[in-house]
Amino acid sequence: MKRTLILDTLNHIGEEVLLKGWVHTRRKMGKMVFIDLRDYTGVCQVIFLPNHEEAVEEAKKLGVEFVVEIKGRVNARPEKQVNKDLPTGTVEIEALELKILNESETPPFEIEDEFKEEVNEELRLKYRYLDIRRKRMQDNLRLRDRVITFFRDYMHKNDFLEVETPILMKGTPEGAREYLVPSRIHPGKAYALPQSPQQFKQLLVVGGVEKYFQIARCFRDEDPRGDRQFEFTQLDYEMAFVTQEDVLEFTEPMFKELVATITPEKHLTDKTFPVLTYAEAMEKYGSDKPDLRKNPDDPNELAFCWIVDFPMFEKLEDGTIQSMHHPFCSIKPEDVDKLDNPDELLSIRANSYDLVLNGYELSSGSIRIHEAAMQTKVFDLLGIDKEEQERKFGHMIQAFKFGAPPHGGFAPGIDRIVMILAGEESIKDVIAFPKTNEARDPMMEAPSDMEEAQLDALSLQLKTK
RNA sequence: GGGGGCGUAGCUCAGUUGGUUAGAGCGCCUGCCUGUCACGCAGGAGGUCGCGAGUUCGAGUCUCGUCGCUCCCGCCA
Repeated sequence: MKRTLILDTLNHIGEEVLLKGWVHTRRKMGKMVFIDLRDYTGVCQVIFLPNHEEAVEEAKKLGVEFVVEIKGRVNARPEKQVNKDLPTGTVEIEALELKILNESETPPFEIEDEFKEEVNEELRLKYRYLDIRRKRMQDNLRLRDRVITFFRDYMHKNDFLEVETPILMKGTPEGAREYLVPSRIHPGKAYALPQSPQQFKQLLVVGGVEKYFQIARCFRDEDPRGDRQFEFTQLDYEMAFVTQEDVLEFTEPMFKELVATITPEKHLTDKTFPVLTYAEAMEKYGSDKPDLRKNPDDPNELAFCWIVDFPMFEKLEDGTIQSMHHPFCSIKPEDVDKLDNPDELLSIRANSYDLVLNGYELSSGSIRIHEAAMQTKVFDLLGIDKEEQERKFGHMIQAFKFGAPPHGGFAPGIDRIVMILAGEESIKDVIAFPKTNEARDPMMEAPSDMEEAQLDALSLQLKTK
């Protein structure tokens, strides 16, 4: 007999079905037993009646989270017994046979999370496989899947090519701290994990992939926040022969369609995303990621806005100049002349733009430098000497010498988008296996000590243990 | 690197001015229950009050130290 899914029982009234799933709750009533059975499609009530003696005796042994197989008949419920709060509330399963496929210890926290209070996050992460059984996490993971599927389809419909770029790459520690992966084959050398596929995507465009995208995993070894993780996922894309206007005009309709398709219950504060310059945003809101919602208590309000014309450089406390975005960012044509005047450096505007949603920075992007001479000039201004330029970025400058087209792109953070659409306050709740804010995985207990044999193979020696 | 909050039963928490045997709800176990669906009723088990020291006749409560968790700032090309 083939398995029937729980939600599908609605289509099998009067028929015998075979259900498989977890015991969600149980209610023992003396001579009869009720259980709510759960599978990935939902929950339904199963009733064990005294006339099926063997099944009812077995059912008395059931505990929550036992895995069972139940053969039963789908009965329409009499009107008085319909449960309006349950999608399957118009039917119930009269159990004929029960087979326990696996028992369960009492879970450390209750899976049934309606009416329940928030459980300590570390405990949830230690038993993440139980936490994921909860409807909240099931819903969040499903929403995430739909968002990613939407983006992937949208990109393909618009002629983008999905390309995977390496996870093991060359370290270029200019911005965020990187994760290093020591090489066994090359003692003393290490790969780095990408902070973003930035360089690869630009090189793909130089390689004639005029429209690239990737659902890209990125790694940054910086202290996390509620909306930040060490590894995260972004919709990374890059296009040849585009201006800033082109990127904005491509991106805005995509987000509008995302909301209309995936979360139609939500509404936009502004039908057309407001465009603020960095200077305007700072002056008016004191922030480069203002929350423009009219009613922040409305869980269905979405306020997108663009922030444009970011400064190209910023001055650090020690007086050195640093890129505000990254060193591959191009400069507004009318500001190029200022490059030669040290007093005007900080007033140079970049061809860079952010997309902000409800006070969260969703994405940064820019039109890139595509000329070797300009790239070198920017590196010079950033205080990177020629030797270092060659060592770290020689491949980029070289590539720009072989007919690199003008290009630019964007990289919206998937985790944050899903977090906001799900109404969650922590990015961890939309990631299946996140790390804690102290970079640990309490379930696997990562990171873990390195063993002597591993250190030897990598030619590594620890300073402290 | 800096700052705030928290740590009491399996979970979520209360615990008064320092005072007898540390509590509640949920969960768990046992019994009763034929229409429950946050089932009900009766009973029960379950505690290194994070750890250590100090003050005190007496510390869950006060002091110091320490460990752990959590949020924020710095940081995040």
